[in-house]
Amino acid sequence: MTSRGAGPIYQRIADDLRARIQSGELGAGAKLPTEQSLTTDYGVTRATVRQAMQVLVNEGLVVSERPRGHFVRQIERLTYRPQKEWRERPLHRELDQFMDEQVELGRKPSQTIAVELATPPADVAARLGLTETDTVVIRKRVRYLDGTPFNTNDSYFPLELVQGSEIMHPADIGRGANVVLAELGAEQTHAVDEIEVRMPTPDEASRLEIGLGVPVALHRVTGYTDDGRPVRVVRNVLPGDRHLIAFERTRPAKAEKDSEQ
Amino acid sequence: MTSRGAGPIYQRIADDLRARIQSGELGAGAKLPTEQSLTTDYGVTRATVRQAMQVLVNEGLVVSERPRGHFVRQIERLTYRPQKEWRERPLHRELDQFMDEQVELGRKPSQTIAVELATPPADVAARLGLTETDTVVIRKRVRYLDGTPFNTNDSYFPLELVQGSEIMHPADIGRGANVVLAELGAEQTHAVDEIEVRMPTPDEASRLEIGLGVPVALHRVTGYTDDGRPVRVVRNVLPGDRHLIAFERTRPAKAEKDSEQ
DNA sequence: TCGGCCTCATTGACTAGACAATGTAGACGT
DNA sequence: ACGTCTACATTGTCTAGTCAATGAGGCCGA
Repeated sequence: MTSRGAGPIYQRIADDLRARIQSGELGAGAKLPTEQSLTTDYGVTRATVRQAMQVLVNEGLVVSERPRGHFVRQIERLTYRPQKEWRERPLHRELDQFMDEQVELGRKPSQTIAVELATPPADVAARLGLTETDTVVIRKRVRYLDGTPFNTNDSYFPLELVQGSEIMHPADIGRGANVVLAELGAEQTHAVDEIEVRMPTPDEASRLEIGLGVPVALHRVTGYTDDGRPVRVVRNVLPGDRHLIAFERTRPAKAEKDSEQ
Repeated sequence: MTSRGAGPIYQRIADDLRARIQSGELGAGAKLPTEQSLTTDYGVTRATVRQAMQVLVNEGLVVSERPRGHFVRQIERLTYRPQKEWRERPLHRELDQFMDEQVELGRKPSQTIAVELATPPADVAARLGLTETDTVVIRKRVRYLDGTPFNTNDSYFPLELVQGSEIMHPADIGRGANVVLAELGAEQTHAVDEIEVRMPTPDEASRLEIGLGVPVALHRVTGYTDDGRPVRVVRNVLPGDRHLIAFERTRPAKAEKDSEQ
């Protein structure tokens, strides 16, 4: 039972359970032994068993559904394709391209939109070439799929650029914000994507209803006009257990040499 | 001191400390109060204080350096550019393109390379069009920067494709593996990138010397030949606290419409 | 001066409890 | 048959300790 090996007891308990999960003995959604039964199995107190559970929870392998017990987390990732912003336009109007894809799979998408004026966070200010005392327009969206939050999508625009435009209206922009930007003389033709991986802040965790042990990707897009002026920053927060980020590349013609990467 | 608000005591302690970190009062690398002093500050037992610390550690905000104390984690991310595989070739031979960039910044890169024959994990098998009983050649690399592991880079090739080639030799391939593939009649001209975000497995954590509370990005690249045959899968594991993944896009000429994303 | 040893502050691991919070299922009443 | 209420199993929070492990800094001897 207690597979031997060095280290603290709680680690061995966690290792045993992890092995049973990975072997498939405990499949996705399966109920783990109760803390009580593990205390007798291993002859330790409940505090020690709880420490083992904590390890698995923090690894994202297990979720606690109080007071029903601990369960093997079931992960279902949907594919998120940043590139598609500039690809096909399936025109289910209303919803944007990301949701579009999901509709075709029979999902029920929805979203909330809020617009506010505020000072930008440091990362956004730096990318828009503003200071932290300037004012930006923030369009905050939370996208849901079948009722559960799927990701958040906050767009930051310099105030003087979008003042009075449709962008400041807290409703979906059928044409897409980029079209509005173009009409304002700030067409976005170039974008820099950055992805940071970290644990969610408490704010993010509650906005996205993220459980313990689930990291997020912060996908930050800075959009530029033809002449290199930054006109928007988008911060997408993607919970790791619900997303697979995908993009494609084709080799530019006549590349001479190539790395191993 | 004990900022009021509902919820368990350990959460309030964690919230207080988090606020002090975010406000800059406790900057990167700063030492947190000892558990002992917190017990007296809040009038609770050490177990409760430890629970609060655990929260911050799992959020990746704090690291424990036993027995010196708890410290605010300092994060330094280096930029990782998947696209560069097919971009400039600065030709510092020996090292690949990723390392190349770091050399220019005065860092000391190194790597270990191991080659083995084994059956592929499920995700790799699926992408190479193999079964889990087929044999693949795995080139496992760990890349270091200034002595600390930076990321892992495991390439999987179908055995019959690279049998006897330079790829099976556990040394750096100066020309780049892609060139060797081309010589074998399997030039990689198209690639699909996938990024998964999750907590590290214990294996990954030890290989990369990752602390608690640090998630990873699994960056999986499937390379295809011109006629759509998969010839390699690369699994890059990137610790979240050391990487910023970046790529750029330029709008294809004459896109009519555009989404908000 | 320099290496080795010892002390000590601090975190890690664990025991042995108590009481609170909360879904679920079964008993019960209408 | 159907809603309501209650008991219960299970996890969450917390107390009050003990002993172990470990890096750092100071002490001491050669």
